[in-house]
Amino acid sequence: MTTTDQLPGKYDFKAVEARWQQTWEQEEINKADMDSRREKYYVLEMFPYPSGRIHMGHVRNYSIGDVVARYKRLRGFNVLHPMGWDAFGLPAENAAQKNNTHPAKWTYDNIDYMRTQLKQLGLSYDWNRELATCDDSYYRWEQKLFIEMYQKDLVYQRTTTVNWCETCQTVLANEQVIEGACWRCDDFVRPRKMNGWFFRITRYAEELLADLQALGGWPEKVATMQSNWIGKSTGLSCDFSIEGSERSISIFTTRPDTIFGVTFMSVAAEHPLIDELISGSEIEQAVRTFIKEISEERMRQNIEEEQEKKGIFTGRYCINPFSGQRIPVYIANFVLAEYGTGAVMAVPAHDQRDFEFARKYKLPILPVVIPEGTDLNPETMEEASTAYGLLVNSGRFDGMESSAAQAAIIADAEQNGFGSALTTYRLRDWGISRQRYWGAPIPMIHCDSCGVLPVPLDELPIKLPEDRESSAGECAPLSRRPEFFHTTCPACGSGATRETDTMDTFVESSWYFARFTCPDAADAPLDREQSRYWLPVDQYIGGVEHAILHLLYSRFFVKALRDLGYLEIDEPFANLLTQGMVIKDGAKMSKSKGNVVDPDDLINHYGADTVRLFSLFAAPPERDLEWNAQGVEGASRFLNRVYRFITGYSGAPTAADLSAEASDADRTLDRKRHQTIKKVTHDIETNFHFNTAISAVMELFNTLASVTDPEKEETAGSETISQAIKTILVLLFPMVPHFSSEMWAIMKFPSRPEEQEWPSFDEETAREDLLTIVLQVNGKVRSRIQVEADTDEKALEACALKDENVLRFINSKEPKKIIVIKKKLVNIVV
RNA sequence: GCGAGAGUGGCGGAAUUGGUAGACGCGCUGGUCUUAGGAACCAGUAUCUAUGAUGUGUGGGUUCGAGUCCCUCCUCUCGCACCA
Repeated sequence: MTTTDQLPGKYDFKAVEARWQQTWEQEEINKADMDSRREKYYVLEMFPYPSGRIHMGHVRNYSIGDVVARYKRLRGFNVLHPMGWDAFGLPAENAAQKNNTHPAKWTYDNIDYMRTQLKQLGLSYDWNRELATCDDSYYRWEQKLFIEMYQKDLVYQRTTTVNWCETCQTVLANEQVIEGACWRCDDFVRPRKMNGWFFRITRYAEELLADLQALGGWPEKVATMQSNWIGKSTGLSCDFSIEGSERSISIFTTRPDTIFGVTFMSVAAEHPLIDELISGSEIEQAVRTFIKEISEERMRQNIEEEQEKKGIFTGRYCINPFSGQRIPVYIANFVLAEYGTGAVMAVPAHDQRDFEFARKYKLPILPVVIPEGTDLNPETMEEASTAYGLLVNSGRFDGMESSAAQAAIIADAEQNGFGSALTTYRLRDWGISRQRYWGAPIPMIHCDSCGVLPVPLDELPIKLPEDRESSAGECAPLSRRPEFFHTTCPACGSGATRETDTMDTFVESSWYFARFTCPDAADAPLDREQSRYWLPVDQYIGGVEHAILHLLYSRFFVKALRDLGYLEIDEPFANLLTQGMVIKDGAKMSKSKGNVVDPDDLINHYGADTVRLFSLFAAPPERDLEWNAQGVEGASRFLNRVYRFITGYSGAPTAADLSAEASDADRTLDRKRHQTIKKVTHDIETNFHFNTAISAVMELFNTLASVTDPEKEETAGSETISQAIKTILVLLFPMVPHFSSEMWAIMKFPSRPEEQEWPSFDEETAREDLLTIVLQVNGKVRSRIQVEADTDEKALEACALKDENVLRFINSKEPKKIIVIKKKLVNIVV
C-alpha cells in the first residue's frame, strides 16, 4: 500500500498547474505554423483592453475559446489561437494623469500583469504571436493602410457637425452615442462643427447588408441588429417646387403610392431653405422664436419619451408635382435634419405622425389608399391607415394596387424629370478623428500651398512622441506639441503641419485578427500567403456588446483590404459565438455595484481548472451566467472525487479479469463510455454546450465508481476500467487541461492527453439492450416494464395487455385503439 | 411603438423528430465515520387533501399523447427608436 492509499489527501492544484504550464511553454505545444497539408482552424476570442486585471467576463470568454482550441487540436486540426491587446484608448490617459505616469508605461505594465493572469489560467495561446496595438510595429501598418485607403477614396476629410463629449474632450462616432450620451462616461453629447477624417463605410452599405445573409454561423440577433443599423430603405426622391421661388424642396418617401394624399409639407427646424422661405415676411420673428423653442426643447428632451407633435406655418406654399396641388409648408419638430433630406411630404391619412399633426393644426386628411374591405372616412378616422390597398383620388393611378402604383409613380417621376428611385441607408460614414494623445497618429500633412497630402510611405511610422517627462501635461494632444506637428511638405518642401488627431481605437481592432496570421511581417501589413491560409477566423467568440460597432467595422475593413489586394475573403468571421454576461445577485458584475468576484482570488483558492470547469458548467455559453460560490465548490469537489478515485485505484486484476466472458459490469461501463463519447462530441460540435458535455462525463464517472465499488459482487475488468479512465481524461482535457494531464501521468498511461486522438464511439456498443417501456392508458402513464431492446410491436402490445396496473385502468373495457412506439411506449385508448 | 430572445423544482440548468418532465450540479433533510467538521461516504428530496390527483408564465386549440406544434394574453431581458 502506498501512502496515498492511506491518506488520499487533496489534489495540489498549485504545484500541478504551475508544472504543466511550464512544460507546455517550454515545449511550445501551442505554437501554430502554417502547413498547407493540414486543415487549419482559427479560433479567436475578442482581445482585451489592458485595463489592469482580468475580470470574470474574460475568464468565461477565454475558457470557452480554449476548450474550442484544444478540442479542435485533438480532432487533428492545425489550430491558430492567438492573443493580444487592444491597447490604445482613453483610460490609459486618465490613469496616467491620476497616477502621474505615462500612458505607455501604464498600458505595458497592465499588459504584463494580465499576461501572467492569462497564463495562470492555462490558456493555450500561441504567445509568439502576441501583439499590442499601441506598439508602432502594429500601428505603422495601420497608417500605411490608412494612406492606401485615402488613395482609393475610402478615406476623406470634411467638416461636419460631430458628436462632442465635453468630459472626454473628443469626438464620438454615431455608434458610440448611446441614447444621446457618451458610451464611455455617460455625459451628454453635444453637437459641434469640426473638421475630421472619415472612412467611407457607406460605399459598402449594400454589400455589408447583403452578405449578412451568408453568415449562417452568426446568431440571428446580431445579423438583425446590423441589418437595422445599416437601415436600408427604398423609395422615391422627388422635388416639390416652392411657389414664388426658383428653388424646390427635396423629399424622400418609401410610400410613393400615397403621394396624392399629401396635404402639407413638413421640414426640419434646421432645414437649409428656411432662411430663404421666411426672411422678410411678417411672421419671420414668430417662426424664428418657434425654431429656437423647439431646439431648446430637444436639448432638454428625455430620449425615452416621444414628444408632442408641434409645428408652425412658414407662410409659404409648394406644389405637388403629380397633382399640381398647392401645399402649405410647415416647420415640424418631429422631422429629423440628419435623416433623408430633412423634409417630409406629409400624408396624414397614411402616416401616424402626419395624422396627429394634421388633427392638431386642422389640416385636411385625404385618404388615397384603401385597404381591401375597409372604408376610410377622414372625419371619423382615429389613426392613420398604413396598410397597402387600392389607390383612389390619385388621378390616372386610381384603381392600381399599392406596390404596382409605387413602381408606376416612380417611373412617371423619372419620365417627367422631377424625381427618381432612390435607396437610402441609415448607416453614416465612420468618423475616426479623435483629439486625444493615446492613439495612432493619422499620417497626413497639411501644406498651405499644396493642400492635404499623405505622409510619404518611407517615413512611416509616424510615432507618438514619448520624449517628455511624465506629468499630467504628457497627455496633451498632439496639437499642443510643436515638435510633433512641425514638418515639411513632401511635395514642395516648405513648412507644413502634421495632422494632430489620432484614430478611433476601433480602427486597431478592425484588422488585428488578420495581423495575427503574420504578426512579424516586416515589409507589409499582411503576408498574403499566411493570411490566405489562416483566414477567415473559423470561430470568433466575444460579448454581444460588440454586435454592431466592432463587428461591422471589421467586416468593412475586410472588404476594403480585399479591394486593396491584401485579402481574398469577403467576411472576417465565419462563425460567431456571443457569450452571455457574468452576473451576480441579478446584476452584471461591476465595480459600481460592488458585486465583482476577482479571478485571482478564485484561482488561488481553487486553481485554474476548477474556475474553468465551473464557468463552463454553470450555463450554456450564450446565456448569462449567474455566479454562485457554492457551484464553484461543486466543480472543485468533482475534480477531487476523480483525483481520489485515480490515486486510490490499484490497477490490480479483478475477479472479472479471470473470466473469459465480459461481465455485466464490463458491458454497463463500456456502454456508458460509448454513450458519453457520443453525447460530448455532439454537444461540442453542434452548439458548444459544454454544460451538458460536462454533466455527461460526470455520469460516466458515477458509473465507473459504481462498477468498481468493492462492496458490490461484480466489478468490471481492469482493461474496461482503464479504458473508461482514459476516455474521461481525454474528454475533460480541453476543459481542465492541467488536471487531466496530471491524472494521465499518475495512471502511467503512455504519452499525454493532448497527443491522443479524440475518442470515437460505436453505435452498437452504445445501444442499451434492456429498455424501459412506458405503458399508458388514455395517454396517462400507468406502468413501466423492462424489455429486450429488439422486442417488436406485437410483443410489446401483448406485454402491455398483460400488465396488472394497465388491466386495472382498462377496467375490462374494450380498447378502441392501441398505439405502439417501438423502444418507447404503448398507449391503450379505451 | 418596432425587432429579437426567454419564462421549467428552493437555485443553476436538462429533456434528437411531439412519446418516462426535472438529467447533471448546488442547496436542503436524515444517517455513517469522526474530538469536531463547513471534509468524505450512504439514503432521500416537484406539489397536494397521497392505492390517487396535479404539475413546464396565462387561457384556449390540434393530437392516442404537448415543456415541445398553432392561436390569445401576461411578464422579463436585449437591441432600435419620431428613419419619412
